[in-house]
Amino acid sequence: MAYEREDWARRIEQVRSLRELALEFIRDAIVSGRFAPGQHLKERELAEAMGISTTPVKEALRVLEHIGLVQTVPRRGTYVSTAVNTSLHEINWMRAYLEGLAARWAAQKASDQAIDQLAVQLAEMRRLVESTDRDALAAANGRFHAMIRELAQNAVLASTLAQVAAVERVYRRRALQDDLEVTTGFAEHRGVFEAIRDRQPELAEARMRAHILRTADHVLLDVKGGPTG
Amino acid sequence: MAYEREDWARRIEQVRSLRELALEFIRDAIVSGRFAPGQHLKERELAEAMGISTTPVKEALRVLEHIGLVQTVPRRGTYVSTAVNTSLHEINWMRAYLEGLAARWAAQKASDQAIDQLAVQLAEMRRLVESTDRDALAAANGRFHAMIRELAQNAVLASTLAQVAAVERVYRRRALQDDLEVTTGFAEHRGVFEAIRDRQPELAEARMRAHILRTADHVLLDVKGGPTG
DNA sequence: ATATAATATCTGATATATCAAATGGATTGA
DNA sequence: TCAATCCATTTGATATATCAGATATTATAT
Repeated sequence: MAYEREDWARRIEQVRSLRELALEFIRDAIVSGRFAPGQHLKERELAEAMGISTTPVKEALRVLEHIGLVQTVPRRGTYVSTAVNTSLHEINWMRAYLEGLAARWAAQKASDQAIDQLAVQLAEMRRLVESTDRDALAAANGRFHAMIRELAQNAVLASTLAQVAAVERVYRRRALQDDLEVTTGFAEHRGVFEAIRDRQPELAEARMRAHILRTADHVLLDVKGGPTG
Repeated sequence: MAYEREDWARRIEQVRSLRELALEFIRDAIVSGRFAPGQHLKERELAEAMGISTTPVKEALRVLEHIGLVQTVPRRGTYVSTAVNTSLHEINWMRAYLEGLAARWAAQKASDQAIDQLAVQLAEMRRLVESTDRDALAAANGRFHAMIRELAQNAVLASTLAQVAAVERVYRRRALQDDLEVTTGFAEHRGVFEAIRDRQPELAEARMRAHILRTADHVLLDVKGGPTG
């Protein structure tokens, strides 16, 4: 039985249904700006573009609607949220609050062993800060956040944040073009880690929230300012 | 054009697609316990039970998966979250944080006119506290929270919270069986209102969060304790 | 020329059909 | 008796067909 569970978990990671592919395809197109705000997302068009039928497309659109990237008007269709950048901003505030909550719970619930693993991850991040491989650093940072989400031991929170994080992914790397951002970001990550290690839930929450909000301001200002990346 | 927008908004309220009906049907069945934790939700069975096809059922299940009430294993099917009560608890914490965020923004952004409307709503709630119509009070309370969500002027946050609130709805009325809860709840609502009126975002957020967390503790303890309602 | 009505086309919503994976049971062999 | 294997059935995943509402277009009347 325990074996089967492992098996499932693995399968969830591995098997990519057309529905998931459609979700990724549409979501990335919206976040990256390939699909313009207000654009009418026609089911048949999308399906044809991906070479699949409309059924998985419909399912993906429902999830995107729930995330808030698109709006559906009954009998009229689904449209890219008219203010995607506003939406992204809003989503990021939500992420800051929820990931702060995750940090709080992590500080309360994480085992000493798990905290050791987090320390290892932080050391890896410190190493990458010195290097020039910004993609690797972005991935390691993402992993750090994911580990904290897991430490919170909260399935609903984790899955919600996983979705939100996927939206942010495109932006995150852009932030790391800036050297100051790299060092500031690392210092903040270390601060969050220390609060979790020292079992200070309030502090961990506050630091995590502040970290995400500051990073978002940085990135979104960057985006508004023009094509910097 | 302005006319058309009104029209759309109205339609979103009025037109109930089979997809929405399916969502409500399944969600309420899970929250109320009619569908047991771990139960396999078979698409064809559900569709037949509702007298519709599987297409809208699939869409509803995807949304429920995103909310966190069900889990989907690829090629195996969709199951009611094994720990619905835990999930509800988690969802409520998320709701507390996000609705706190909404209160914060409301305190920052609401127009004086909107605050007057909120005051009217609060007066209506005070009136209902004195009466014995607990259903009406529950509805009025829900409206109060919804108004604050709207005042935050944040589409993504509003839609997320609307979904979350729907999950809570079934529980909320149960809370109001208790007289103490009625008066405590009203006092807390008034506190939130005053913070928003006085333009104190931090205070509004803290009060709203504390209010929701306290109510949830109350209700969920009640549920665990046995059939009190 | 403009407005209105009639019609054709498009598109979302839904239903049904098809395919393949997964499950359960029967059967066979040790 | 138990385990492994094969087959029938179930069921999720996907594709396609159908229906109805919405949009665009054309025709007609004023």
